[in-house]
Amino acid sequence: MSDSPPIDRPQTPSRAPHSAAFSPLYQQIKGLILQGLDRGEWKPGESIPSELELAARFQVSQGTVRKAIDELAAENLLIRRQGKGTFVATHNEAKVRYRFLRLAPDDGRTGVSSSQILDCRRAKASAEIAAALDLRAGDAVVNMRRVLSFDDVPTILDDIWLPGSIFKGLTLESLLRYRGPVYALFETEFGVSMVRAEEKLRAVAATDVQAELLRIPPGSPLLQVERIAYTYGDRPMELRRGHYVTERYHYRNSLN
Amino acid sequence: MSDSPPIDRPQTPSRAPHSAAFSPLYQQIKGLILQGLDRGEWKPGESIPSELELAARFQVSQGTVRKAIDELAAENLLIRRQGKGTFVATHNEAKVRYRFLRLAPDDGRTGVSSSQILDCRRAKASAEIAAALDLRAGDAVVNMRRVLSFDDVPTILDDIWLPGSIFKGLTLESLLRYRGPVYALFETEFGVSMVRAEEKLRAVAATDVQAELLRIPPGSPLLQVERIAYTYGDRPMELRRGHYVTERYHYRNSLN
DNA sequence: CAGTGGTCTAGACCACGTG
DNA sequence: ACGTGGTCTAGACCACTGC
Repeated sequence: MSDSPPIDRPQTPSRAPHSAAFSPLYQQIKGLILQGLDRGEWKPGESIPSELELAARFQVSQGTVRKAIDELAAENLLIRRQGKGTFVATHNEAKVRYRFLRLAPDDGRTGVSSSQILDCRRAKASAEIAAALDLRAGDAVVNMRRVLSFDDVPTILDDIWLPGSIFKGLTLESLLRYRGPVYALFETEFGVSMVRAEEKLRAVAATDVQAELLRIPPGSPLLQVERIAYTYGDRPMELRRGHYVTERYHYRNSLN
Repeated sequence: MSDSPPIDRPQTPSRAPHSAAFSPLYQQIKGLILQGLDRGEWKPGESIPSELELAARFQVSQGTVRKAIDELAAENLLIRRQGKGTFVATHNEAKVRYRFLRLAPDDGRTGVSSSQILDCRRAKASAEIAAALDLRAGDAVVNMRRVLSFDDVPTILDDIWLPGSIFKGLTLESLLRYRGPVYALFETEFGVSMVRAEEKLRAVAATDVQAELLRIPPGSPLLQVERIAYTYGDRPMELRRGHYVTERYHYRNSLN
């Protein structure tokens, strides 16, 4: 990364005053760093160049780079570590393994969790799924189903859809072989970093199939969590419908 | 506000290096501004002094004040408006009226909403409620119940508990007279600003009473939302248990 | 035009992690 | 000792608002 291709920035600020397309310098720098992340110039877990290096490369002051990185760190795309550097966020570290999992036990104790893959197959996207993943109806998707257990109690039934063109090599066998969060697998095997997600929550009654898989009476209340997860550039990369048993666990959320 | 009591800050930085109680200057400034908000020195909706004024008062540079305000703005306690000033956040503005309401219609259309107060009485706190509100069991609380309807469809049944010592004058009559969000009422009538909240979500089956009030079949799935709302200084000021009908509405959430 | 927050710079010093 | 990010300052100029 020691090559320093200076960005195309004229001596006069690269914007016309009063222009509609006006954008502060640090936002432009933020965009350039984002592009680097998207291109995979720096992989999850790795460090990006130091602030001074980036400032030199982009021909701006350290303060401007800092403000760009500040925002990316606030969005959890980067992680600053004083004395060490700035690192690309990853789902591969113990500390942030449950970054997107909001289910917490009612009492404090945190038990062992395990995942059981029930199915993984290729299919054609329905209109609904295509819309969520920004595909066309009939496009290839990967469809998997699994059950997460906490303390050996089945608690979450997940149905997951992924764009087939990107997750080509994802098979039942590779999933069975893998231990750990699927988002970590997506990062290392497919170069897809999940960066942000939107969820829609509902209370529903368990169907017979759901009830059997979760070992609860049919019709029991379940928390349905529909998630669309995005990678860099707000590109949707996963649709997930989860059904949570909330007898001894709850979905926690903070409002500001 | 033109009096400028300079804060007690020695010429040498008010901290010993390597000290355990070390805190950056801007954090100290942030704390001082927070105290001002808590004391009611600036009321919700009003503007606080300009950055230069605060810098002069606290004997620090504008940049340091700016960083303190940046954080308070990121936490939604303050709102910056270029060219106008920095304002104390409020629940009284149309724009942020539903700051803490995460229920959204499945389709885009947003209908009229109305609130029906069912009850409001004084009571003694149970152990559970006392714990949530940082009170002692048996302490006075105000207990109210209401139904929120969207497009004339009953959708949310709320049970609310408030510390009785602070919400003394809150009666059924005053609630019936008032139009608008209760958090706005709390601000203007009781000087209590809700600043942050924690929620725990579950799926439950509707009890007979809930079913009747929400005009749904008994046993229907309901989204239970338990909220503790905090004012400045993380002091809990409200416990609320909501039951949401999620047939045509969903609880939306963003993960980063 | 004056006052506010927003951007950008340059430089000094501190705290942390590693060698 | 060195390099990293973290804090703090001072000053210039820009953009937005309201008089």
